[in-house]
Amino acid sequence: MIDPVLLREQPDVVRWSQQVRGSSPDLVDAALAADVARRTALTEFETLRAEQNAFSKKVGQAQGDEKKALLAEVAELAERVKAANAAANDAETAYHAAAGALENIVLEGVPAGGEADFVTLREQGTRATFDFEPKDHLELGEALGAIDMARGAKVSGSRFYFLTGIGARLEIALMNMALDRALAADFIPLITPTLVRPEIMSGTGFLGAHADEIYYLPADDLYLTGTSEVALAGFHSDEILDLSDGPLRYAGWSTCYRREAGSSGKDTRGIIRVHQFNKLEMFVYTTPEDAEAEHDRLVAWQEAMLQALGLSYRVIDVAAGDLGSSAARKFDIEAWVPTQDAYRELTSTSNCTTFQARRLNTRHRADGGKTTPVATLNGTLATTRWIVALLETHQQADGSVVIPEALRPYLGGLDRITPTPATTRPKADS
RNA sequence: GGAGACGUCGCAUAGUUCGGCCUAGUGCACCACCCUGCUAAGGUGGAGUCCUCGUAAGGGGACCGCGGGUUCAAAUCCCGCCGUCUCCGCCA
Repeated sequence: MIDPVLLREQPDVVRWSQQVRGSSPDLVDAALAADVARRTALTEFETLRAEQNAFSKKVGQAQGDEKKALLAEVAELAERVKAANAAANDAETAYHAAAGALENIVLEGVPAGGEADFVTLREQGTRATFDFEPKDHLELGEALGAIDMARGAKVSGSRFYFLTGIGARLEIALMNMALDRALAADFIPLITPTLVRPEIMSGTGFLGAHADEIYYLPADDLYLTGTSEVALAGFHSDEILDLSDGPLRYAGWSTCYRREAGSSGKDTRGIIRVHQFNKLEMFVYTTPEDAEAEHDRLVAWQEAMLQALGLSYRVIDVAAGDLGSSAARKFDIEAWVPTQDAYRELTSTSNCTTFQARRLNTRHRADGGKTTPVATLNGTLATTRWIVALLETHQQADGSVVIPEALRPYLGGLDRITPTPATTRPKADS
């Protein structure tokens, strides 16, 4: 939900934002009209209600014939109040629908255009080169006894997998390393619910254009979350926060579920794009004034993590048309994946300014003591997918993989993982 | 899954029997001031959230878990939902 005052006073800014996103600027005029209609209806209802309240007071005090006369007089007024109330409610609903269709105001400097129009802010680290034919992450993962796609498919279908042995340990190590780094930066760790109510799912803006990406459990009217961002954003809904000691930072650990409905045929090999994975997500509540600086801090923590893991990456400023409806700006970090000869997204961090908080009614007290919506930001610190870049980047000619130093403490000091003979891998009896 | 109790302005409570003196009382905590004079006590006053009209001063409206209904009028009566607690049942 965008700021209604901004909509009213600077509709051109909203039009511009819709334009650079490639969305319809006509929605702005529809929302403006709905706003006027809503306030007109509201004023009418309130005037009638005030009249009725005054009358009711008199009725309460009156006796006998006088009371009867007043009752007769007020009956018709009551009908009009009821009608006006209904009209005001309808106008309110219509306004919410119209204003809700507007996406967050894009920040100045965000590149216009679609998916391909991102701007690369910087590239870090040298891309891994090999004097042998590098294997892709799945070939490596299978040889290492780390990934088992076949059994994943047998048990749950395509895009499901087992992490086995060192694969399972690798993921836990990554997540723990990320958590330790988050803790060092004073994030509060949270393990979040992964099933949420419809209001929370829609409040975070995930039931819009991407509704078919989301698993839904009709028997319980609950949604499976594709990121802990959903629960983390809902955590402080309907609350007034105290931000006087600085931002509130949370690190949410959860399993994430995604239908990947629109991506059939894409990334079908391995664990790049799967229905279920784990993620450590940073989520920040801060003041609107601090949001852009915090956004940069989130990227810095992400970059430090990738650097510690010895990965080569680039940071991109995602174009307006490729932003989610809640995001005002988004930076993705993409790691170099040697066998794909391409950068692949490992993290994403969005500045949602006050858009998400307005929907979820999360506020703080500004200096004057007035309550005002907070800004929310989110960003990835580790996910299962990182294993792809790790395995491919650090692979050796003999099929072993060197563990980056920063990760070793989380693997009992292990500095290298080596292919396991097929006989020691989990295998079927017959 | 069954039965029951409950949900009130930050916290704790009163109010719901019998709808209107509820503009929701009281205690604690909070803020300002006064008195006192020193890690205390007392006094006075003030405080919530949201929407809306207005340049402003200042009006108006909504909010007693949420949403409907009855009524001239709902914290109070009726219905649905959500949540909490207790007991029973069931249980990877």
